[in-house]
Amino acid sequence: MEFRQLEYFIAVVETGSISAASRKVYVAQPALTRQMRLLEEDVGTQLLYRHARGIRPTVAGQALYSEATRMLDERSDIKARLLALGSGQTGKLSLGVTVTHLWVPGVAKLMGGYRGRFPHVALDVFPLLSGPQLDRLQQGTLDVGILYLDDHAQSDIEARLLQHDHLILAVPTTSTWVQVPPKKLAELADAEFVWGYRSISPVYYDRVVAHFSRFNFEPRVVQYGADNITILSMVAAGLGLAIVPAASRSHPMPGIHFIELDELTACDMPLWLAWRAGNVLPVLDNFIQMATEGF
Amino acid sequence: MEFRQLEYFIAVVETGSISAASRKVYVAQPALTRQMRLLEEDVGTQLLYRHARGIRPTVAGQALYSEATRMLDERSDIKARLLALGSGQTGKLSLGVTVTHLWVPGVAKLMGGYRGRFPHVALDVFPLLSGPQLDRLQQGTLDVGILYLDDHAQSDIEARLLQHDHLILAVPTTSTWVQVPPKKLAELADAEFVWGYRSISPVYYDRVVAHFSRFNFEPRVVQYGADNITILSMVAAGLGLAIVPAASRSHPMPGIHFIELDELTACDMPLWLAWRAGNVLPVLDNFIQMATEGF
DNA sequence: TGCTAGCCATATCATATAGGTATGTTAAGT
DNA sequence: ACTTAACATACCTATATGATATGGCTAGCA
Repeated sequence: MEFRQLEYFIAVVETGSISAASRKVYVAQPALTRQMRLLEEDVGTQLLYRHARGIRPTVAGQALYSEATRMLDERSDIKARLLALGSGQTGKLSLGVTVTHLWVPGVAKLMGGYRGRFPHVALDVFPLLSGPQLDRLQQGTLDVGILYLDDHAQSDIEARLLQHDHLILAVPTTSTWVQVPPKKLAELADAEFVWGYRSISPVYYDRVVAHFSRFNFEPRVVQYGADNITILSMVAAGLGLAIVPAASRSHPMPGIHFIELDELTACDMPLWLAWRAGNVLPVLDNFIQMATEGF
Repeated sequence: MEFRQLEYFIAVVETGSISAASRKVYVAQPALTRQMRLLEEDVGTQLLYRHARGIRPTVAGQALYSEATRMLDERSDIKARLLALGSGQTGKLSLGVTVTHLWVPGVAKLMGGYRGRFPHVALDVFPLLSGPQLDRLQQGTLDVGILYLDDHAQSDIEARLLQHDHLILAVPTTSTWVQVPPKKLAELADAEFVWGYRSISPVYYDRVVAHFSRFNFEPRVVQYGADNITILSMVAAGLGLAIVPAASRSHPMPGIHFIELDELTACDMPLWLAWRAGNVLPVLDNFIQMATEGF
């Protein structure tokens, strides 16, 4: 039982004659006669009554007719589905994003744009810090991540630069720094800081500390916070100052005033799109291409 | 997308390599390589990642793998179902039987035997008199009937003799005829009879009346009944005598005594198995063959 | 009753498709 | 660097499919 035979069989049953079917499918009548005989031999049962006026399907033939149309329809469906999967029109894509950057215009635009362009792809967004993202990328739980990378020379991870970020000083709106903004980090030597744990995002932490050491600056930490939002909340509450990614400006927070410092702006914080090397998901390709075009 | 390609594809995915699959399906590796390429060209999407250690299916390939196994399973199912239909193991058969003969041992044995031998065939039994059976056979509502035929020379009906029946006299057990059974029809000239309407079963009626006329006998009818059971019930109630098919003996009825008369036994009432000419249902073939063997 | 048209079946040839053999290329493991 | 085992390519053979010509059958018609 071959698909070709099923196509011919359907034409034969629908036209009620092998000759008529041969004209319909543009195949010579003897060829159809033979294919029908082969089909019957294959299934081991007579499918057609032949008479001088044409053919009539047997009960088995009637059963095969409906099954055959279904099978051929299914074949088309499968082909369409495979095409959609292969071109990344359908499927699923799990994306990790650092919480800090979820609301950054560029990132939000990328996610929104992708959803709009590929509405049938299930896009799962996981708010994760850079470290966990890397782990999950390597173990395959995550398809792609938006994160900080210390050096993207890691063999099993491919990455593309998304955008550059830098640092910025966050002070409570009630702070005196609002009126008299500092020009140098040195002026903040005695200020009280809210800070993050190194263990939570070592990549970020190490990069920032390395930058500070160039200016012999070490913040006096009076309070630790688990993530950026928490830290900023505490700043707003007046617990201290914080040095955070400039992207934090994207989600305005009452009680916070941001101050640019040249020495902080100088700290380049590149944001990367990263995925497992050799991971050639079509949905991922489209996402990467969109990220490349959009920036 | 051909079934052969799907079979090969499944082997390739399951073994994780084209070479291993080629050993499994006994086809040379280059042939498989080509079929896989043709399959990918046909669906328009890459299905396999090839590397030096073997292959790995793409997401589209994984999707096709499950669909392919399903399709091949379905193909086997269909073939099995067609075989069952073609050999009369499954399907449906509508059978008409005259009410009088539903409980006749030969007929009951035929129906029971068929059900036992072909349990998956839906056997629909319709209690119908001979005339309606013929109508339904011709219009295709009925596949086969057990009935009386006036002459089976009807071109569009084929028939096979099932068994011979004859007539018998039914009298109430309270009747004086029980003690002094009649020998000739002539003795019953003054007796009161329960009889059937001609319109209900003309074939039967005409045959019986024709037989009686040879003996110049005409029953004195005092009561009419719609069917055999009704007639016998009225006999049991003492309303009169009746002349019925000898098959009526099969279902014993209280209050009825049967008397054989040579002149009634002489009336041959052949019971036929009849079906539409050229109606070549496998389930019907089996039924006919069983009827032929069983008698 | 013979004729004709239109159907299916058969025989034979041509062509397209699938399979086989030999060999090349690549990447992982020693 | 060598070996191994995988996939790819080139080329040939075998098989399967389709086309053409033709014959036989049957329903409809004169």
